[in-house]
Order: sequence, then structure tokens, then C-alpha cells
Amino acid sequence: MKANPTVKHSNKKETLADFKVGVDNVIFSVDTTYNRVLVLLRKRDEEPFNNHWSLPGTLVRQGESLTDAAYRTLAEKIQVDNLYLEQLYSFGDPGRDPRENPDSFGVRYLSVSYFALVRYEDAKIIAKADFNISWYKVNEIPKLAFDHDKILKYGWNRLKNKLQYSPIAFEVLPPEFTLNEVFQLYCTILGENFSDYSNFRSRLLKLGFLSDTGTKVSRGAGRPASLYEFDSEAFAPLKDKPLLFI
Amino acid sequence: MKANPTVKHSNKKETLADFKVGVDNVIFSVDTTYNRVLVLLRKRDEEPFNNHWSLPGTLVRQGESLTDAAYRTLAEKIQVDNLYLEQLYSFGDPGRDPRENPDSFGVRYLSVSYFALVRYEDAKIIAKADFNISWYKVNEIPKLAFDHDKILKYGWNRLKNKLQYSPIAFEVLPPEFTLNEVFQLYCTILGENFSDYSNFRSRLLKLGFLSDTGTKVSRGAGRPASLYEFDSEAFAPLKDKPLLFI
DNA sequence: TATGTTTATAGTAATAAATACCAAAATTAT
DNA sequence: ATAATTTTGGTATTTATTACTATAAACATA
Repeated sequence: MKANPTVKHSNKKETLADFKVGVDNVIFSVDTTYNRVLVLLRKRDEEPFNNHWSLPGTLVRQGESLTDAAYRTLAEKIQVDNLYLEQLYSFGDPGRDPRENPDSFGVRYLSVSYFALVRYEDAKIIAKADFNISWYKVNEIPKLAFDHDKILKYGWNRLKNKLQYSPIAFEVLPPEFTLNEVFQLYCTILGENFSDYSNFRSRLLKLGFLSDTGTKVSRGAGRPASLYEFDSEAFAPLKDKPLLFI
Repeated sequence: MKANPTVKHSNKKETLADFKVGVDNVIFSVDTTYNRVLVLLRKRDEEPFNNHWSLPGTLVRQGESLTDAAYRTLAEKIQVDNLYLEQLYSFGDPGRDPRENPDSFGVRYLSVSYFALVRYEDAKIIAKADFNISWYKVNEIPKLAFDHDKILKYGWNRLKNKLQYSPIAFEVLPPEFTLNEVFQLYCTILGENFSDYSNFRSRLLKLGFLSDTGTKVSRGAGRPASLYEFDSEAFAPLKDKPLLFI
């Protein structure tokens, strides 16, 4: 698959690159029992980068949308009830995939990366079924295939930022949750010392989009906690504001 | 250019989509004399969407990086000294380009969009030279080709958000500027009533990355204003913080 | 059962930031 | 000269953040 050198400069279209487009997912989860952030990785079973760990991804098929491809990869690896997914960034510079011809002719590989946050309690079950899929602690990631280290780093930054001005936490928490569970989630991702519990509580409640269900739950010792739920109607007026909370 | 129906389902790779990748630029500028935000549009001179206005874009060439393609398009239309450029979002769903075969076989067109902010005083000169290129007021945009309306809307939101937590304004202002010029820029983009001048000044100065050059300038009546400059060293410790200022 | 431990919840005082507003200084306009 | 205009420095009020305290309601165990 080489450009015809006789027309290479005479016809503009002849110099265009042909692409395969892949989606690569940075799938995060938070293990609240051990307080750690996890990333889903897949061990490759084909060249290039055979036996290397990589982000779960796939090439986009005919007639398939980018998000569909992202959901398909996700569904092949894990089964989830709650999920947050958004596009992250596109990486398409020449030479990022060894399947590309080094003379820069022939097909190029562009990766549209997606960022996902899933609930650990839902997700871990299916992951166990396939030993080529595994959760890795975000601070103990091995060297990854392709430019996936760069993509993962980009996703990790997005997660930390997004948590501070958008309510993605509640898309991944169970429908009813205690304020302590919210706090633990934030602590695990942003670090222990970003706030103290008491002030975190009052700020969060003052925003007005969490409603007390009235039910109380006891997790071990201590006074039982109220279960709260996310009120998307109460959040609606805030969603267009550029930056909020925490 | 049709997939061979005899092997269509027997070989997975046969079902992959082939892509052409384009970059489309949402190029903003601020005309401070008339206090309006402008977007650079190009009138198409070929099918599809012949004679429709569109975002300036180009298809990525062999061996060319995505950013290079974005810069190339920009350089073809306008000449700028100061410029801010970043990737915006990728649009690649099937059917977004009429050149695609409706049966969803054949080549797909993916657009990696870029967001740019340029200084109006630099940029307008070259724009005048070609009547197929024109600045449009952001609130008076005609119906655009392809899905460029959606891309433009996405870019406009990014501009408004970005202005509030990153110092892109200073990449597009002249090297030395008065505080009132900064304020006018913010007003034009975010609307008149986002802050009053006096408080805007003190907040901005307290951040500590603007330094007074000592020079004074008089623009018409009133006490002459100090010229300030952006001190990137003083800004450095702030750049990793997730959200700041204004 | 009594007593201490744990966690949730409510609140307060001190500090910092945001907001609305004011006044002097240094220029141009008449 | 005087008025108008714009910059600049400032203050008082309100609001938000932070650090901290106290009480409530459960469990643990002696």
C-alpha cells in the first residue's frame, strides 16, 4: 500500500493519510474497602506489544460510532450498572503505533481515548473471569504498550479535576449512600488531606442537591448514618455553571 | 470502494472502518474596539456543502501530526504573532460527512477539532486578503457545513470556561497591557456583568503573576494607566492547581 | 447494666475571601 | 480654571472557609 510516486505531488488527495481509528479506555474504579484507585488493564495477546499490559481498547468498525466502540470494549471486559463515560483526548501523531510503516506512508493509527469511572462492587466480578484483565493500583502501573502511559496520565489528571467541579462521584456511588462514603471516595482520589470530614459535609449539603432519605444505616460501631440520594432536579440549575464545589 | 461481501463476516479485520482524519479549527478572536467575539469562518468552494460557511479545516496528510495540520490550516488563513491552540474534541460518528457511503461501508471522516485564540490586531490583516475567509460575530453565525455548528458551540463553551481558570487571555493580549484591557477582554467574552472593574483588578493583582512595568499610557481622557506584563515564572507554581481565579 | 469507644451530626468562633461602594490622583476636554 | 474621565488605592459589609467543640446514637465489653 504505497502512494504512486508519479502522482505524489501532482494531486493533493494522493498525499492524504489513511487511518484506522481505535478507542482506548482509561477505566477507573475506587476500591473503598482498601482505599485505592484502580485502573483496568488488559494483557495483550497479539503483536505488536504482545504480552504487554495496555488500556482496554478496540478498533472502530464499519458503521460503529466512537462511543459505541468505547462501550463495546467496556462491555467485553466488565459488567457494570453505574458508569460514567466521556471522551478524553485523541492521539494520532505519526509513529505512535509500530504497525505504521516507518517511511510514513501506509495506514496510520489514531486513538480516541475515553475516560470511564465505574463502581468497583459491580465491576470486579467479570474482571475476575479473565486473567488477562486486571485492576492495577493507579500508583503501581507497569510500563504500558504504545503511548498508553501518556493516555493514562491524561485520564488520571482528568479524574482528579473532574471530581472537584462535577458530580461524577454520584454516578458511581450506589443510589443511596452515606456522606462518609462520599468523603472516602474523594479522599481516595484526591488524597487524605484535601479537607476534613466535618467541613466537607457542610459544604456538600449546602449545595442542596443531596437529599436525606430518612433511612439510617449502621456500619459497625458508631451512631448510624443517614442515607442520602443525588437529586438531579436540584442539581440542574448548577450544571451550566463553569466551576463549582468541594 | 466496497467491502468484499464474501469475506464480510469471516474475518474480523474486514469489518474495520477506514478513516480520513481532518482537523477543524474553532479560531476565536476578540475585537476590543467594538467589544465583540469573532470566529474565523471559511466559505467552501467545493462539494460537499459548496458555498456554505464552515470552520477552517484540512485533511491530515501522510507523515503529518494532528497539531501540524491544525497549524497549517491556521497559517493558510491568517498570520499571527500570538496564539493559543489546544485540542478540543473528536467527532467521528458515522454519517457526519456526506462523502461517506450511506450503507456505512467505505471511508469514514473523523474530525479532530482544535480551539484557537488569536490576537485580533495581528490576525485581521491576512483575513482581508481572501474574501472567502471572514470573521463572524459569535452570536451571528450562519448555518455551517457538516456538524460544524456543534463543534463551534463546543469551542465557545471551552473558551468561556478556560478563561476563568487559565491565563489564556495573556497569550492573546499584547506583551504589555493595561488592566482595563484585560477587563474588557473578560467582559466581552463572559458578559458585562460578571464582575466590577475595581474588584476584578484587586483579585487579578493579588494572584501575583502580573508585574507593573512602570510605563504609563494615556488612552484618551483620564488618569494614565500602568502597563503590566505577564510573569510566567510567578505563574508557574499555580499552573498545576486544578482551578483558579476570576 | 454501666462505662467507654466509635461514628454521625450540629454547631461556633476565627480567619479569609468576595462584594459593594467610596475617594483621591492624574490626566483630557471645554 | 473647571468639569469630566479614568486609574488607583482603599474601606466596610457580607459571605465563605477553616479549625475546632459538643452532643447524639449506636456498639463493645467488663
